[in-house]
Amino acid sequence: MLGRRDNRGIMSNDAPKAYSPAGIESRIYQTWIERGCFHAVPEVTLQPPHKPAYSIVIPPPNVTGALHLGHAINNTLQDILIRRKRMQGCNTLWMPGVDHAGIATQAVVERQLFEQEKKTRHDVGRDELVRRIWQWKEQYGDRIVRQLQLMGCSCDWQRQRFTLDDVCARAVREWFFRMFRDGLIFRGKRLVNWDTHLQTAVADDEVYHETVKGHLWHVRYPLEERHEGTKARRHEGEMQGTGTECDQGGSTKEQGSEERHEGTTARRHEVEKAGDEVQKPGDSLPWAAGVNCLVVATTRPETMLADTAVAVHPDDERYRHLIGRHVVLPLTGRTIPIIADGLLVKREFGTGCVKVTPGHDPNDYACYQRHPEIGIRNMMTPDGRVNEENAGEGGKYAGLKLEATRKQIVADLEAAGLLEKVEDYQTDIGHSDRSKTPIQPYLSDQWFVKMGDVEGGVRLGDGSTSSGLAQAALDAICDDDAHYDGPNAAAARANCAKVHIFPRRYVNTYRDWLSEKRDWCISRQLWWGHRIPVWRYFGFEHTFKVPEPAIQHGKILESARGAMKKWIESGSLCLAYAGLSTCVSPSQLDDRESFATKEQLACVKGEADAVAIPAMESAGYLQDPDVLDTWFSSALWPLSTMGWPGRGSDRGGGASNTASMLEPNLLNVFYPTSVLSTAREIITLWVARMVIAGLYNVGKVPFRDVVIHPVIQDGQGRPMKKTLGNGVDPVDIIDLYGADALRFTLAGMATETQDIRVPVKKARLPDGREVNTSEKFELGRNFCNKLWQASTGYILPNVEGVCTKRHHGRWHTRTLPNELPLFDRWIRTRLNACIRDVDAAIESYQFARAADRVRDFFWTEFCDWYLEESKLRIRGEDGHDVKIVLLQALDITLGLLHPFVPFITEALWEEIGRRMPHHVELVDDDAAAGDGPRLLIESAWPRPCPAFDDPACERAVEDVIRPLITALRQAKTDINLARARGGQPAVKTLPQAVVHTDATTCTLISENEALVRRLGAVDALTIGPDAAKPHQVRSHVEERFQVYVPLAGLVDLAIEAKRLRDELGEKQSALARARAQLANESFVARAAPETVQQARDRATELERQCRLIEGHLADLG
RNA sequence: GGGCGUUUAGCUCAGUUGGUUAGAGCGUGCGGAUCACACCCGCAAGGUCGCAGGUUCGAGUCCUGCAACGCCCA
Repeated sequence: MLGRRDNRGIMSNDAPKAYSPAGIESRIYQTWIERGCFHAVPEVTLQPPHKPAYSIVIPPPNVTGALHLGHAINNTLQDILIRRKRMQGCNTLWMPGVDHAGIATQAVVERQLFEQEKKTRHDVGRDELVRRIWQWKEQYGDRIVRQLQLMGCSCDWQRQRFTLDDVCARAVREWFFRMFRDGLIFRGKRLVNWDTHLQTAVADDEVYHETVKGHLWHVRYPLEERHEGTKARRHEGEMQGTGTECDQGGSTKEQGSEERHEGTTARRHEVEKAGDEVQKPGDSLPWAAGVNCLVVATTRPETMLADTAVAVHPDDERYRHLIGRHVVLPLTGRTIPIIADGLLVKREFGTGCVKVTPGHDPNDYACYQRHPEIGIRNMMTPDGRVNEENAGEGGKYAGLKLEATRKQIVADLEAAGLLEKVEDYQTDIGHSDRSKTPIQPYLSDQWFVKMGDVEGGVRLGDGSTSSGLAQAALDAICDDDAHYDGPNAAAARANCAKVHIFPRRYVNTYRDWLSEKRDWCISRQLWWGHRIPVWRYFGFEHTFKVPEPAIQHGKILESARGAMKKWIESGSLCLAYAGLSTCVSPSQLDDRESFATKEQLACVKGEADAVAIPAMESAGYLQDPDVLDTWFSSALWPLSTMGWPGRGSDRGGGASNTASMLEPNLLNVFYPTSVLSTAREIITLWVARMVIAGLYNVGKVPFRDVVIHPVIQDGQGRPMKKTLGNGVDPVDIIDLYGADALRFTLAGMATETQDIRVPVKKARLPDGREVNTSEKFELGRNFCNKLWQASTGYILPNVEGVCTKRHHGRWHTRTLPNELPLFDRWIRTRLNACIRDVDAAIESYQFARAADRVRDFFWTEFCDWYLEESKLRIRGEDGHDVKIVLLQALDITLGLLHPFVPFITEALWEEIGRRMPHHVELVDDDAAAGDGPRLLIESAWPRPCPAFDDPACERAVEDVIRPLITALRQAKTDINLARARGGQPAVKTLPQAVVHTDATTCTLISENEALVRRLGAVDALTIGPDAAKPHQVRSHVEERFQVYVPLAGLVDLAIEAKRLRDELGEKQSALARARAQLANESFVARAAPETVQQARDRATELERQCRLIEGHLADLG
């Protein structure tokens, strides 16, 4: 299924070359699938052996898309968590699936429709378009699945869900119905981001902003002549914006003296400013802002057709006297009030006067909410033209596109002498992410979920009550520090019913957003998605489906009332009258007049569809045309994928085929899920809403922990985007470097930072395609190669024939003597440390730390030191023990690495098993041991063995053996450097070295003399407490020993003298610092005693070393 | 405008509660075809920890201010 390349025999006789992941990966993945390794069944937890459950739901990728590096890192982390828990013996479920991604998917298919057939969605109709989108989904929808499989993701593919499939649809219907019943869903007018091309509202996150060059037009709005008694009446007339009121009241020329004074001041100010304005010929009276007109500055003059007020700052002395008066809106003849609004108006900006267009600007809309008396107007048709009602005097602008309207209006204003000036101005314009057209703020009917507090509270799924949905989600975050930090944090979280977010700072993001408790607009004017399950009665005149006489309708409606009463009583239908916050009870339905006259919203529960819907539709009810926001179904993802609401909800309604597919135990066992891993940009859109859905529907949060992974950017810190051409396709990286390299590199980048940069460069694939890649992935490739080489090139060939026995545990303790040689003990104590560090890192979601740690262990400690040391003994007397230890260390390392690099570790594990049929070290119980070789994926996660902790051994290797060898290597390098300068050939080995040390250390070094000579590249080694220092040596002073390398005949002594002087200088300055610190009375008095003692010890040791170096310098002459 | 984050070696990043001489990978320099590995091995150079104050015996780490960049929300 995944095969793309040839498979070369792993251990073929040709000389070992670099690790080639091709072939191996597809074969291994096939094996896992065939063995059912990824499939989880709830019964494994419910029945013996009662494995604890561990579950993750995948953040469903957009079905239209291809995976990018962001998905790659996210899914790598999830697979790491899942694979480790699986090895730890958990019943693990990683639930996969994809998202129908409403507008994105519809846009793709619409574009294709237009490109191929030159048709719009209106040409083919709703049903046909939806059919085509399904067709498209069937064709391309599994591309993401294939990509995830190439990456090695161990998802339970038998349980894939799609947010638009029947199981998810049941959940959507159920949630909607419950919230509708509880009065949490309502319909209302709101200003939305309108895409005039796609003719739908789009969410804020689907809008991108672009700075464009525009203009700031300064437009004169003539002040209305002052009339008596204008104020009160005027506002009433404005509400519906008929714009007909021209007050006939008597004029009032005389004002209070105070107001007049202010007016004079303002006038003088403005007249001076306007002094050099060119007046239109024929104007008898010069325009003067604040006197006979107000000048408003606007970037969108065409929206003036829908102005309902002009706002000034309440403290602005230029205009204060005009508050409450009116201006005549040019080109319309309407009269609109001058209001004071300190939030909307910035005095310094423009003229300090702002036209208020609540129907077409979010800020103005907010102003309208503060001043509802000014009214609100909509001047736009859904396709972005001026409507009839607001087309200006004489309907002049009706049907014009907004862009054309702007030109025309500017021209008309200019002709009327009302355009004071035009400035160049840069402005931020929102564009629809999907159609790339400018977004129009647009007033329309939308469906909402009430997020704020409601009277009487909201009843949650567990029977408890919260003041509101947002509040419930706010209260669901855990604040206990002990659950985030410290060794017991993971255990503490396991028993916590709240949500923990990692890194913890993202709790702020979550809270800040939820605290606003803004209602959630859930309707989209799209055809692809879950249709809103509400039917509305459209009244006789709209009931085009039943074109019979009114009397007939009365009968039909009356029979509908009877049927609906029955359905309401059985709980399969909820009816709300528009404007009321609660649904009507069956008895309220007896009020025939209300039923017949009020706008009805009827929500039907899913299983009643077969009966209720045909009946209602024949009675003149129509389903709302809108579909639900994609996030509405995404919010249910942890529930819907587990089959919620389960079979129980199907009682009393129509039959559901889906119900028989449901496993009731899935939800019981795997919900709440253990972890959610996602990107920070959807903490609010998705994470918060999942918490709400979980609490409201079942009373439990959907996940215990949330992990926010960093965002991958290119080398310049820009997000990876198709339009920038800087995106990296994970499949290309797999082709170039292998899936393990991709995963290991990404895991190594998953720190707690918020962004990570991946410098992008071009590369050519074997098939000739040029793709984006990054050198960073060489880290993973190199590591995999190292692992491969060490295993197949050294360990495996050398353990041929080693006798392994089946035994308890994974440590082979019975086959080894109690007292192993130094390096065997050392690698095992280091292995313990590595296991502990990796465990702690993963438990706290520090993936990069875990990956770095295990790499450092394997490469530096295991390969560079233990492997090299083992070469000296592997063919000797204790060779068998060495082989066992090598195998054990490899076992453990493969286990630790498996979650990160599953393919190569499984392949190596298989190799070990092939050579040693009894290789069962990672099987940790006797029962399982009988099954013969198993897969690494199902083997036990390594555990530290306390018996192998050996601090003394670590000190011996790390303070003596390794520094000694390093010192000898440095000496050789320095000597050869000097010889090269003098034109002398390099020496391969040092002829001789002398180590002066105490008796204990002497024994230690003597026991490892062969190692020191080999890795230190020295022919002869003299060791002892009494070892005499030869003349003319290079000397190296360490805490526990000194090394002398005779230089006679090798190199000029002056070089060594200089090196020693430099070293002495450094040590002396370090000593001076230590002494200064100790001389500071405050330090000695206030610092921790251990810190002071450390400083004392340091000073003493430095003094000793300085004396020794001085002596050595003297010896050099 | 509000919130969050980042700023440490040429590059990409670690640095856990303040405490010796701040680490890694890549890159660079030098040496090396040694029988696991040149996707390698050995050695080395390279950092006034963004800037300015402050707290402290002691600050990359804590506090304040500033700057640059980025993200989110308005």
